[in-house]
Amino acid sequence: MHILVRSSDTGGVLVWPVSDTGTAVSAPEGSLSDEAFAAYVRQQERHAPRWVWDDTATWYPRLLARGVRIGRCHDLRLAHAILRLSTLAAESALARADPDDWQMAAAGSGNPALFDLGDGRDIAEWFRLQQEAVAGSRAPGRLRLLLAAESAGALAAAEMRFAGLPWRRDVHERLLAAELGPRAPHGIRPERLERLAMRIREALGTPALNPDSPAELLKALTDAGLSTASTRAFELRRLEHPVIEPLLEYKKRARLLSANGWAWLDAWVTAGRFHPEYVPGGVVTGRWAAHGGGALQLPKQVRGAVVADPGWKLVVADAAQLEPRMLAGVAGDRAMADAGRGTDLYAGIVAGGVVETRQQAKSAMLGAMYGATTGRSAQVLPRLAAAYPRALAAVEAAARAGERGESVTTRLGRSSPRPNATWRLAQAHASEAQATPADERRARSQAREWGRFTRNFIVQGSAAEWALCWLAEIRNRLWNLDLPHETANGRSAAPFRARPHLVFFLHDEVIVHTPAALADQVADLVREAAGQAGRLLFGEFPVDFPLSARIVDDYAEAT
DNA sequence: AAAGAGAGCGCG
DNA sequence: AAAGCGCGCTCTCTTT
Repeated sequence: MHILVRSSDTGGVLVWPVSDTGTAVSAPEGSLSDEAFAAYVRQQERHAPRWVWDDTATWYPRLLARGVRIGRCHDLRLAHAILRLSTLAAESALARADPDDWQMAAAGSGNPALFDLGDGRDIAEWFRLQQEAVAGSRAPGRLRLLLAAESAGALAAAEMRFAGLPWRRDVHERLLAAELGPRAPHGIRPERLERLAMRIREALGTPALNPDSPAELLKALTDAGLSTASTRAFELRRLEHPVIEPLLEYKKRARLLSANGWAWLDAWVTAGRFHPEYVPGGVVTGRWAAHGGGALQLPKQVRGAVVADPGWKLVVADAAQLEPRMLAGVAGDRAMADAGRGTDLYAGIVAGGVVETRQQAKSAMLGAMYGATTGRSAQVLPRLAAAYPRALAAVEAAARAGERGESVTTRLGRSSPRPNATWRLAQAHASEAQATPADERRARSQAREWGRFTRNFIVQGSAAEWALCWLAEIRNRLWNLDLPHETANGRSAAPFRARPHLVFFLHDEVIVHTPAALADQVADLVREAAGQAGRLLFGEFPVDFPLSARIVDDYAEAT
């Protein structure tokens, strides 16, 4: 059973049950207040319906705030983005519709007028078209799984934002004081940082230098006789000069101050929790993005401030070498899957005699997935290609398709966007008679660039799908855990306060915050979920997805 | 005063 | 001369 949800013209909420194909089985209930809506949802959850709404990020927080957790949903906006592009559903009415028809819908927001598309089509029609696109596609099972996983991810994202990542302000502040000195007003350098700035100015003989200005700094370095094209730390490390050491120190600490300093703490941490906004589907490949607080870029430096509550633990798990394993699965490469069986995949490649060192195996694999053409990784690539021809053929085919301007598709059916008009024009122009060699060169370079994108897309995008399935499985299993002394009523009243729950997700890594007594059980469940995710994507094809799952008090311990 | 580009660096 | 993929955030500097 599906239950459609939308805003009414009067600002209330309309709900009405529909069949799986999108046909209404009863008339909408009268317009509900937020409170009544939450009560309705809580009551209907006993029948485990799938809630169908435009945008999980606008609907679900309103339920969570009232203590209501749901099991399943269908996020029309996220599904729309997938179905419009998927090559598997290219013949559907949805995919073939004029983009203008969907402009409003795709924009997404809580706007009640959103689905009044002007000619009688509304949210039910939108849902019906999506169901029809899936059912009539070349791989309904895969697309159905993808949409379910994408929507489950959106639920998990809202829940993680609601629950927040445990964050100890005092621990973070101690770290800042040690690295930077006492807190200074915004715009003033803290003491330890200013001292480093002074050492830099002295070493370069430039008393007025602002080391935060790349332009000034580059000029000062050049004037001091240092030859460098940029002020990037990576470049500076290769130079010999008294200024290098304090400069690198300065850069590291200045970064800490600006990205995760006191201002960050004030803005993002309240009541011992960091509440970032995750954006499911925010990356073309299907990975999540994040808004605010840089949730997906938390430096290792500050992870010690992520501390479990007293009596609780963090279960930190990440998938080992996810992307190359994904490639083995996507390509159906048995030899590569065998190399990764129950072990470090890169070590397995070495053990197979393909290359000599783990580092070689790793950079060759990354080179294959990213499209390296020069450097050390490109040198060992031929050996990889000889040992794992199917895997390498898969990424090569994806690259060639991209170079031709075609789209490529992940395991479950997310397709890459086509290159834009400028790109196409440049390609077309390059093959005309009056094209200059420069035109041809530029076109070729852009074609290769797009080819590197599509090459990586099938791997990164399929890995994102695995991760979504993993996350969804963890979410379900956590909710189904039988807790001692818990009544069904208590469970719904406080969705996460007393139960193990997800608090962080980072592409191939999750953190669960759990009562200490349940930590072992949670770690097992997280591992089982990984196995299940692998089976969902690849059936009986024997590719492993081993995890490192650690039970710790703080996040820094796990890395 | 605000918006945008570029540099740089954090994460996978 | 070109250069392995995908992001977000902050700062400086320029443009509007």
